[in-house]
Amino acid sequence: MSSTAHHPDGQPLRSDAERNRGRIIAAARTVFGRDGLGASMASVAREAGVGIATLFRHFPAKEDLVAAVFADRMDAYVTAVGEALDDTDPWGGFTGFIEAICAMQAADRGFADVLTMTFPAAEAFEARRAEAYQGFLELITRAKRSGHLRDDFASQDLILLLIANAGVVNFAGEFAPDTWRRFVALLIQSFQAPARGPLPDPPEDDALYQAMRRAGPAGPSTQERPGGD
Amino acid sequence: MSSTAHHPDGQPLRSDAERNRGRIIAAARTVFGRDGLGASMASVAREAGVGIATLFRHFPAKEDLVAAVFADRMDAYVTAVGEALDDTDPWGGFTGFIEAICAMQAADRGFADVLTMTFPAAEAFEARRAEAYQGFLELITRAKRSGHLRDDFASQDLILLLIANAGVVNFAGEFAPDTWRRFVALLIQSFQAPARGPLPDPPEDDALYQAMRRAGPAGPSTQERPGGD
DNA sequence: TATCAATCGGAACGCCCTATCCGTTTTCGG
DNA sequence: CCGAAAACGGATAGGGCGTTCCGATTGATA
Repeated sequence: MSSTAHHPDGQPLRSDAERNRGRIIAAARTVFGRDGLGASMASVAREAGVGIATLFRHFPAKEDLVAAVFADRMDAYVTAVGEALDDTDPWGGFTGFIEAICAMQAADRGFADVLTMTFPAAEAFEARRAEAYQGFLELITRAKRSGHLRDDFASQDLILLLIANAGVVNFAGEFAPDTWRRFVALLIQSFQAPARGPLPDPPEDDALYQAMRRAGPAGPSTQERPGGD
Repeated sequence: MSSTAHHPDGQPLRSDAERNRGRIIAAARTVFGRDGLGASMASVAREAGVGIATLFRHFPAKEDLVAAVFADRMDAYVTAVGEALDDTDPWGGFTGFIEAICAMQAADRGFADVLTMTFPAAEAFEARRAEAYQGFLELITRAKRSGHLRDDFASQDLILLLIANAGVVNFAGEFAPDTWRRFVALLIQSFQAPARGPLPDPPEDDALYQAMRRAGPAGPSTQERPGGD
């Protein structure tokens, strides 16, 4: 990848502009990965060694930077579901996929946040999310047919798991980085067939989508306390 | 309750001061319950119909207001564990307690946040938290002895559940308020004996305590987006 | 009713955030 | 190598936050 970026009218960037663009994305990868999407644009500019105006010239809004930075993570997301579908063991593919994306959340706090939001303006970005989701639906079907996944498992349960794991990762990631493994293992065991009991109905897809919309960038990932000390 | 407040030197408050104190606590209950601890002090003052300075005279720091507002919720927390211990069915007591406190999280976003933080300055407050935790340890022991709770369940798993459920409640509470019920039901089923598989070790208590310290007030509960729109 | 301390409330402080303005510097084609 | 276009970056705007200051007001007392 790393295809050189261009202006909207097709002209290539000047050499210094292209260099800075790369630095900014690399810096944002580091900062968002460590601090979550709550990290400030100024901290990204500092890490990149560029002025704040340069950052905003390349990415007019924070959302644009986020979409650019996590494009390759979304690719990895799609790849992960593809590999899970290639697995000859439906249950192993299903659980392996869940563990893989939760590991991605643990490895990158920014991506953990990204997975629980939508960025309607970034269409290619959202298209990949939808693609992965379609693949996951197929994973569900196969895992149910194999008899290993409980029949009342709903696709919405993946969103719940991602939300919950984002919370666990943001909470414990710094002091007990592996906590998510135990948490995810527990949930996966509850997904296993046969069901140990009935479940309340899952939420409507629309409701979850609205909830994902509500949180634009700059929300999550428990920030530093403002007043504290 | 509602014992009239007094000055540090024992004098009673002037009538208007006492009236305002009550209004502030009632307003904070409303605002924190609806918006989480991320709600601003100014919004509490507005809801109470008092000036911002009046709020800070009664509660010198946000943490003090939080401790005052949620004192009765902490009492309810302790009461809930006591009632669970009175249950003749160890597993029913255990699961009932978990459902009860998760319901409290869903009913009050502020309390959902409170359960995942510590306020070392508010000693009586933290003493109640410790009291409830001790009771929960006894609930665990009994539920394991009855053979209904998996042997490798750890007390730390309660913290993980509270963190995860706080995330679910904050995420879906507005658009799909009952989502937490399904999520909690799933986790409870994974707690049930016999274990369906091994689990990674739980985090150290110290690590979780540090994580709870890290988040002072004014962190959580996905705020309104600053730049957005 | 007069007095004075207790209490009130809005303006202001200091810090952080996203985003923009504009004078300065750098790149690159002729 | 020079000049115009492109890109740079620090200062600034505009808003939100927790918290503090201080002149105006109000409740209790005599």
